[in-house]
Amino acid sequence: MHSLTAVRSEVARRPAAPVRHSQHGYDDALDTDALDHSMLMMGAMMAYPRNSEIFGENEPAEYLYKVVSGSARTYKILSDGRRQIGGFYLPGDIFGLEFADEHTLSAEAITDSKILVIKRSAINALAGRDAAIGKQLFNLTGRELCRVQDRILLLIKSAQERVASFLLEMAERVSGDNSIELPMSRQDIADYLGLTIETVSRTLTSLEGAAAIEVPSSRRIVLRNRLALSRMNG
Amino acid sequence: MHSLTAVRSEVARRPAAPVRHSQHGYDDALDTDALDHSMLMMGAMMAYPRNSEIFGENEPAEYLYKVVSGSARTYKILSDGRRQIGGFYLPGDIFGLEFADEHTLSAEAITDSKILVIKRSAINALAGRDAAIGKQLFNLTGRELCRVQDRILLLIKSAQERVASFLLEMAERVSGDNSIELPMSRQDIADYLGLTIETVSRTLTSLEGAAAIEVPSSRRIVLRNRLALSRMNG
DNA sequence: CGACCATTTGATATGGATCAAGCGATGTGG
DNA sequence: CCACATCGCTTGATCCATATCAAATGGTCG
Repeated sequence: MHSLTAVRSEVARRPAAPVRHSQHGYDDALDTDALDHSMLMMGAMMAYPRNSEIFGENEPAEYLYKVVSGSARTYKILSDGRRQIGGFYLPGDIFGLEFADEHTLSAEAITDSKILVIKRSAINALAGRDAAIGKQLFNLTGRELCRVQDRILLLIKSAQERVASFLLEMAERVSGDNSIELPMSRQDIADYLGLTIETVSRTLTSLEGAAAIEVPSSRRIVLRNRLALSRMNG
Repeated sequence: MHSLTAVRSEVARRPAAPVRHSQHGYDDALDTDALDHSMLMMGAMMAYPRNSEIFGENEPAEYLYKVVSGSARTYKILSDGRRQIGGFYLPGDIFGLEFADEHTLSAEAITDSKILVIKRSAINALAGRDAAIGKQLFNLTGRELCRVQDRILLLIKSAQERVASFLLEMAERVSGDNSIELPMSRQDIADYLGLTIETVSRTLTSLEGAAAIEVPSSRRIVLRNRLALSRMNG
């Protein structure tokens, strides 16, 4: 956490949350407003440059993080040098939830990002007084568990199915419509899906050939035929 | 839940837990005694014959289950007909924890099993009065999340690494020593590891050839060289 | 413009899937 | 008690999806 600029004043100037939970892509019934509000009140807004470390594996897990702008990834480096990405976090998403005292994954900013950082102890104290907050934390955890279970199902499927699922997931999270601006590189996607960068690239090319998507520039992808993509999901 | 025998009397007759949490294989500091005790007091002991359904996907998740004897598996059938096993549960293990109102996986007894079944509403009521129980539930969830994350790491590795990890995991859970009696079939193992039955079988044969294990009978496996197996874990 | 990095494309290798057959244990009916 | 069917597992042969190695292309920044 070097070379970071605390920009807490932004929070003070804008008491209305600039990012609403509805943007995080999960349209569950439960709202996180009480938690949102507390985080805004008590958190520090930090700026992380592209590719900078937010926390490292095995560091004490003292904080909870909420993406305000930009994007982050969590990951683990395996002993053979490969990198497995645990998840991508977009504006509105919360990450850094841990059950042990230490982080089991590292986290980095993918793009220049503003991230709200809150002490876990402060959140826990709040949860003790406000049951709604405890419930929201619990729900966040449950959602994380579902997300991870879904990824297990993904990892036993074909490359085409994995890439198609990824695109549909991102389209839902990043925007309502069919045009996606991906913050992450092909290597990030590959490490998330358990594929190589070449396979991801080839699969995108082939999906484009099948008129399921368009790739006007490497980071922008337009879904042309969602139904076809869904069918690939198995 | 047809053709099941409620054998609640066993609980009444044996107020001292017949299965201690230490048998569940996780040697974390936190104990689940308070939860154990409540489950024994309030749960019904049920007998499930081999391969019988314990609950089905999309059924309301009204109960929590604790294996007393035997073993269980959770699983999901994919649209292409393949089966993914979510987890194996051995004596002492708790399963059926859900965040939604419905189960997202189905569960079956692997062998004839005795399973303690407790209403979630009863547990939740208890958790409201006893913070220790709430904490234990939370920890169970966290442990489940870690377990699932570990499996993601497993699924991107080679067949040999997956099988080696599986054997080490089982050795730790099923017994302290090097001899494992597996309750599940090769097909179960394959569906757990995302491999085919042939690959699992061949891999075991090759590990035997490498003197890492012995396979005196198909369900019994002796770890001969744990270090070699660990090294395969990546 | 030239260096650099991300991405795509091409050629080849390979690990695991698939298809198919054999084997050993278990159980059943004659 | 044995012949035979069944089931779970292993072994063999072949195929294919994805990895690997290598090179070309394109976009960005000093």
